[in-house]
Amino acid sequence: MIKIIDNINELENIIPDLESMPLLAIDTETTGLDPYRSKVLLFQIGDLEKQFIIDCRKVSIEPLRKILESDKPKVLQNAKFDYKMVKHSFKIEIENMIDTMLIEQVLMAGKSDGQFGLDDLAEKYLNTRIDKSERKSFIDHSGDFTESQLEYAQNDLIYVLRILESQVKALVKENLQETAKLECMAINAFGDIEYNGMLLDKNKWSEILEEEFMKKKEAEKILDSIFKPISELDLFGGSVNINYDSDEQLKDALEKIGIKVNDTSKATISHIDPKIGQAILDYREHQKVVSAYGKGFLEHIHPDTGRIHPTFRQLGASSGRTSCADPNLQNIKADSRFRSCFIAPSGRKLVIADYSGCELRIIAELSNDEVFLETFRTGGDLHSIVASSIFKKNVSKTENPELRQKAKAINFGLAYGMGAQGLAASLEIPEKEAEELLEHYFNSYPKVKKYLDESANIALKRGYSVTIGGRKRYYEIKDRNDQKEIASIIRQAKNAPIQGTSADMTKLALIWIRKAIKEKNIDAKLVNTVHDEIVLECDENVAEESAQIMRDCMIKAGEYYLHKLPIEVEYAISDCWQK
DNA sequence: ATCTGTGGCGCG
DNA sequence: AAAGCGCGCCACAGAT
Repeated sequence: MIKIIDNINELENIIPDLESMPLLAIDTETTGLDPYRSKVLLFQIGDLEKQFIIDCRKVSIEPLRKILESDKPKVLQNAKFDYKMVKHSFKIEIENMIDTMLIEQVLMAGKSDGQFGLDDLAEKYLNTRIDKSERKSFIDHSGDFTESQLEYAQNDLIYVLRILESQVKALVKENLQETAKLECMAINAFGDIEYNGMLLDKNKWSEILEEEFMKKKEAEKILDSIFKPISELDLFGGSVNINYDSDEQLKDALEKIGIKVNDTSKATISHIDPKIGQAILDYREHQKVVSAYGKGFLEHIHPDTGRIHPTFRQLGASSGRTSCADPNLQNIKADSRFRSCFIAPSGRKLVIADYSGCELRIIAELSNDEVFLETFRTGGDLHSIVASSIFKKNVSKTENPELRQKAKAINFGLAYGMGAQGLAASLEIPEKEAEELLEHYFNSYPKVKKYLDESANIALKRGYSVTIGGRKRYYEIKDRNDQKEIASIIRQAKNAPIQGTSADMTKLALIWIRKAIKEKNIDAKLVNTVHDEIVLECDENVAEESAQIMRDCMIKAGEYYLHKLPIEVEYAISDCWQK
């Protein structure tokens, strides 16, 4: 018979036991997944020898506050979930968490057979099959718990502890302890961001959507007039029955008016008859916005908070970047009309801070290219300098800006392993010309080329790439003779250390920003992050101070990884998500 | 009716 | 399968 703690005396009695344990496992059973609406039913805590189950319907875990907020390490599976639940229900922020799910993602980055559920990990590391069906039994549960429910709750603690033991050995073997530590320390920041959410000006958003809907209709009318001659009209005469969202139907329709295309991508469509092409692209643009930001998007506004609480996958990308969903706040149109709808409540401000030229600085650091390094050291404009040297003309943001734009495309394309064909397409120049440009580029910056090539070679040899912070991204090479596969991995491998180091930096900055605002007890909270950007919401009276904290933390985090050049952070204090 | 894969496109 | 890296979302189309 498993004992359940349901009064404050018993709870206080276990504290000495917990204090003597060097590592605690924690788990919760809740009525659902929404921290604002679901209740914590059970809170389990303990080590391999002793586990305690607390009935949170009968007793608050307040007496455990000191232990939970302390530096004592606590291991959980999918820690961010329990963190948010406990944060909301008990106003306690669990600190120094270790997450077996995140560690597994660190160990498996890039591998296709990664499985991250507790049941998967138990099978992999403990050779144990666990029945997760019991978990569902807690949804909307009331009354006494069954023996099997309690057993399930107790066992989870033992599983995570034993899984962690095995994982730590793997981390040491792969030299991934630092990355695992970074990820685990960042859990709280991502938990906070999700919990805090962002406020959206719903009325303004809806107005823009309405405008977009009208523009879509207008574009549709123009398309109808173009395709009317070849269209079968519907029975009641009038509307053209082509679905412009269907690439097949669009291709057929174009063929009937004498335009043959292999695909309907923007690149292809922009080269057909400009009047028709423009009409299609206009339609697409507005259709995209209406569908992406319409009803489905607004349904993400939480009924209790009135805010949008997305879900971050802290290791959503094999590079080490985070991804974001439901909704994705990392791909909101940069067009200020949309971002400016994300606002600070009255009396508050948003501080938006981002790393300037983050990835190019990382390339400079890793390649040791003197021009790149010197440009960043002296605060010059790398795109202009690159443009001047490969086009042999004076270029700045004002002089020959179109050449600067081209150089920018080259600079970024390069970091992704772009070839002449891709460059030709993106600059709309003949392939021959693109080849020459690339040659000029690499002649001017031989160390950049050398670095990128070496980066790819090492990855192919070892089977993984490494960031400056030691994060690994693995490659599964199926057939070393498959040129296409190898070429693809080469491009991934050129990019991985760059993108991954940038992710390392931003995550470290998030950790330090959260720590700083907490220690200084400033009325500020993290609300979003977009790869090289961090957004914070704060009381207007501490906006300037918060901005300085963000800037300092971001620069320090950058300098933690990059030693050969300065880090620059730009920030804005605003009423909305706009610089 | 629900699923999975694909094309297209939004962001960094 | 892959001629530019990393994501998520929508609509479509074909399958179940």
